[in-house]
Amino acid sequence: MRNVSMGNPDSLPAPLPEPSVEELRLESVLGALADPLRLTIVSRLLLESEAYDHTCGWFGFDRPKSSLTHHFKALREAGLIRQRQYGLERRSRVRDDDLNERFPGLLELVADWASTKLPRTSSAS
Amino acid sequence: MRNVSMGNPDSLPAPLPEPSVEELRLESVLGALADPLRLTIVSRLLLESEAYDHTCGWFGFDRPKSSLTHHFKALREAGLIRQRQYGLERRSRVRDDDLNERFPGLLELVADWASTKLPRTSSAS
DNA sequence: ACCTTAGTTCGATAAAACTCGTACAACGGG
DNA sequence: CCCGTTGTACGAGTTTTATCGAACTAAGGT
Repeated sequence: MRNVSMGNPDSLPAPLPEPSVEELRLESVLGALADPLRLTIVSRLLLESEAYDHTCGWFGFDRPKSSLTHHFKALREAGLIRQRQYGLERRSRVRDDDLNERFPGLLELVADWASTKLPRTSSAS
Repeated sequence: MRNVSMGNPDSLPAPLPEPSVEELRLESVLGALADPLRLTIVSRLLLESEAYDHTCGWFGFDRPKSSLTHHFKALREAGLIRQRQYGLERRSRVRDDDLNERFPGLLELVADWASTKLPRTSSAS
């Protein structure tokens, strides 16, 4: 953990190809979020915001790796996540700045969705 | 225009089958909005909010009627619009109350999208 | 060099969605 | 009662999307 330092903004690996802020299209963004697995990915990235960048494997999904690659790529190409290559691992984070600029309120929707999904508080029906 | 009065809330025809507020699912809502035509439908309904209820034909889309039926049904079944039968016509409105309750901010996104789509102000590049 | 690890790419299959023509149903007017 | 209007239902063709196995690449350790 010395020559790849993931804390130093200067030595960050370049992001994988992604749409620029101006290229973000609402239809595509919504389409990407329309899938439950991808919605889960984004919301978990949002809620685990302390340790922002996570590998595909971190989520612990019980799916073949090629499926995960597919969904992460879909999210990246729609502009929802940014991915950087750290050695072997490809780490993802939500593009909050860009998304909040173009589509303010969108990410809050995703975060709220996660909380309504986990009815942690008892309060029966 | 007497026995169907579309101004009187008491004599409104019952809405066509639609999901209840609790049944609204974000994935489905986003999926419905991921289509450009449907996004246009909702945003135009939002922006023409004075004369709220419109028939399919009002939009002037150059598509076969069966295609329009398909998309309006998709919107209704996802919970985005409410449709009521007025004699021959089936009129649609956005379910703003329900959507604002469950997904606050979502409809603003759609409305904003419409304004970025129509660069009415000159201001070159 | 070899092996492990993280993830990609390709290809096939299968499921879903879009598009649209045709036929049909319902209301309202002459 | 027939006709025009508004929209549905069904079905087919086409395109997307999802899912996953299998082979591959690239980085890092020993």
